[in-house]
Amino acid sequence: MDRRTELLNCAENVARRHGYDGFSYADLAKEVGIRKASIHYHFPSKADLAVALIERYASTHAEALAVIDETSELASDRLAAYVQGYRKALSGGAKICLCAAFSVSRDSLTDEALRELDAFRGNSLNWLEKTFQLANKDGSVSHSAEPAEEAAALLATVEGAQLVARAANKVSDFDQATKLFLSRLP
Amino acid sequence: MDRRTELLNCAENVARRHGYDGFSYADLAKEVGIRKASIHYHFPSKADLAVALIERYASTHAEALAVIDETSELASDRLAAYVQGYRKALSGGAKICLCAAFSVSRDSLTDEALRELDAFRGNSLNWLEKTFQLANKDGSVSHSAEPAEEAAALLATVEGAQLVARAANKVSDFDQATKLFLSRLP
DNA sequence: CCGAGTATACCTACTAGTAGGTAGTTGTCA
DNA sequence: TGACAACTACCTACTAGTAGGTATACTCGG
Repeated sequence: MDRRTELLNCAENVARRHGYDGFSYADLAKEVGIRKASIHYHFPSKADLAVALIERYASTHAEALAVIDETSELASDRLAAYVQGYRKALSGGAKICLCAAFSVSRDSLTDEALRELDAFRGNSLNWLEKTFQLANKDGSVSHSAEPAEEAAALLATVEGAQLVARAANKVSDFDQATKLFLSRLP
Repeated sequence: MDRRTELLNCAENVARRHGYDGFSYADLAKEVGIRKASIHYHFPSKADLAVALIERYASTHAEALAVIDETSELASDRLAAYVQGYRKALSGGAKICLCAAFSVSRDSLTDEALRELDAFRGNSLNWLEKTFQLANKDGSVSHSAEPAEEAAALLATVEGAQLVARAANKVSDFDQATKLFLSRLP
């Protein structure tokens, strides 16, 4: 693995645990095993790192959604996989979605980072809306309502479920919070 | 208003905007108009401030829930008021719930602060569960399911809705995310 | 004159970021 | 093929500024 990727992995990990204002170049340097100054070679400023982090996160996320679409036919299966993805990302209650972690530190981010964050959220909502439209056709989700509303509600629910589970450091809180939605699936 | 209260107000405001790791005694000092060192007279350490902040937040929240119970009879009216409370707390997309803001910085908090945070969340869930039990009796919430599941789901939804709205700095994103739930009320 | 509250003046540890330099690799051209 | 230039990836040593926190001195109302 090249150093840049290693740094991104490390930064994503620690950012999702402590938030944007909760990690420093010194933390990364210690973890990766190079000097703090050397990180500036790969990411001149922390703002550059933040942008790279969100960009990579967004593309990984988009790929994951594409894989779900390839793997599952039914809207219900796709949505179950979506929720399961957020559950797995929790890492036992230790990490939350990068998007959630960065949203709290919104005012520390540059405009570019905020744009990337916005794009990420937009893509998620588009996929969800598309999937709830499918649900209205294939009937796999019980009493499915307006796709755009369902999409926004589910995004909020999984992000909130992660936050609550992170607060308690317990995955079971995520499960409890998502149970109601999952009970609408067959 | 006494200085301690003034400091708590200021700290709550900035903590809900930037998170626990996103504000400093220097910020508070500047805002309140006393020197940084003088804040240590009121709150010897930042950990003490954090605990005081959560304690006050929890009791204010509990009072607000009691007022809702006094004001409204129907479960649906109570839940609508609950969601509206979180909407108002958003302050136009600038702030989130203190509990959400602190959850991200979980590892920076002391055990005492974490216990207080846990208690706060517990009280919220209790009230919601109790209210969903009422809903099952008075029938004011359509297809109401298991109260504990409904409670966890709604808490996650409003917290997630705040987070999403904060990311975009738009209250309308909160409204969109809570629309689905509110449509179950008369 | 006591003490609550604030101030000055400091501390150590850490923040992001910069300056200047150095091995080792890679590309290019006579 | 050898020589020289350029580049990559790191280093040590530093900057200015901020973090939370402390010791001690002042001030002013009861």
